[in-house]
Amino acid sequence: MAKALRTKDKIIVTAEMLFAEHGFEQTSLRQITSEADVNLASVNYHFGSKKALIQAVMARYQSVFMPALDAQLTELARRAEINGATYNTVDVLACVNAPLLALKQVRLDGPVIYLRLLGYAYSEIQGHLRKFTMTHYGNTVQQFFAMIQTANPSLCANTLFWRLHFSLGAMLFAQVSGQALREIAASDFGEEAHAEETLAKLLPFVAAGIAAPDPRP
Amino acid sequence: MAKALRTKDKIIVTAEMLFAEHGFEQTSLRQITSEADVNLASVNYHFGSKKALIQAVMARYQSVFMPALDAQLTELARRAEINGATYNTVDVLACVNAPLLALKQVRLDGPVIYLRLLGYAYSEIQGHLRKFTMTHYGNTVQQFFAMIQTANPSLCANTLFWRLHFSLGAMLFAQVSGQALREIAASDFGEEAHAEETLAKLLPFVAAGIAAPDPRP
DNA sequence: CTCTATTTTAAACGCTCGTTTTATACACTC
DNA sequence: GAGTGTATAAAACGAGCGTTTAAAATAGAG
Repeated sequence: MAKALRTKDKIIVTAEMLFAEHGFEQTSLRQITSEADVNLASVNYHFGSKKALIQAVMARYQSVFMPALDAQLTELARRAEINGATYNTVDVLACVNAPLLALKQVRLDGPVIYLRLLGYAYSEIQGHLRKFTMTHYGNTVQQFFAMIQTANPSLCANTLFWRLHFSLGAMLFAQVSGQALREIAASDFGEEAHAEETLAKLLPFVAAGIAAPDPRP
Repeated sequence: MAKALRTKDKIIVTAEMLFAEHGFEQTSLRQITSEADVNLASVNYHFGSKKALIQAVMARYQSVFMPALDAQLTELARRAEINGATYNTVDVLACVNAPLLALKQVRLDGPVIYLRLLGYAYSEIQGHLRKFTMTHYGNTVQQFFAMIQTANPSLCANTLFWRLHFSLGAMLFAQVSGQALREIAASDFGEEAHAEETLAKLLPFVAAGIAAPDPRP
């Protein structure tokens, strides 16, 4: 029983690293099992299939991130209600920071891993992740959406919908292509940067884009 | 000789359609050749390899788009120089509109196809497309970059670099996931939309994001 | 018509993939 | 310590992939 958990853990830890690095479809079970030093068949034994392994990997991060995000959003809304103040776009967007950092509990480089996984999940298995997220954490996502709406009362819901997905795209692209871009930036501008700094650069961009005046009021 | 071109054309026309729909790696040569009603081996005969076919497909669009973009940028710079006026971020970004529409020469739905191909090219074969684009059309890309810089003199080059790639990510994501998102938007807001309208929604978002004040001057 | 070069075809090759099977080793209860 | 359920191991399966081969068909030139 003790040895069993060891193997299952070795698989999941290795898998999420390789998935984050090369994507889900580009990572074979043979890569994972040889890197983790376990038998090929053990993936199917412990998880049932590759698809189930992918879901297990994603679920491990979502189950930490989403409740933490929910708490941040609720806290922000509560504070605003108490002192009658209002919150802006940046306030709402900043709610993702702490939940991201909380992923260090899962793994030291959890935040980076999770964002890269998200990027690949969206670009490869398209609808699946969205469906999974919405059925399990739909309330949190809707609260996030509603609070962005509250922070930008002049924008129509349709515009906001698209701008949030543009933002998501910007973030996912920055994560998936992040390492390559960071190397180019380093050679062009002489500035070494880490994934966290890239994320910090994203916030002003996204906040301004979302809060831009609606072209058709 | 006449029949030969017919086959080669059938392959490329079918390939770019399937590539745009499912991505490069997800589309097999057997899908392409059976859909195009040609023999499997004819791809390797006419193009040499699948990789070469992908490059041929991309080159067909780039060779129309990039020179057209170059012309637009040069024209904008010329007008600004003549009457001493200046141009802003939107002016520069709007330079991609006409070149996109010019892709209808290649194919009726050329603009949509090209943007989707771009999305997959960037997310799948990562560095390859960038290298190819830079070696063949590096001047045009640099001119675009420089003019965005001119339109936003207060931003440092590093910030601009990242914001342009954030913008690219937003656009690519909107294209690759565009159909699914459009269906969701239609069911949530009752608004049917086409790919062109999605692109129109992108411009204000991206322009505001790029032109946002630099957080560290 | 004949010869030659180009194009098309059918078949197979070699490889990788996820999955399944079958047998062996292990841990724990009685 | 025998017996039982769980875990690991090696091997093979069947399918799909890009590519290659070698023969058949087709076209154009002399």
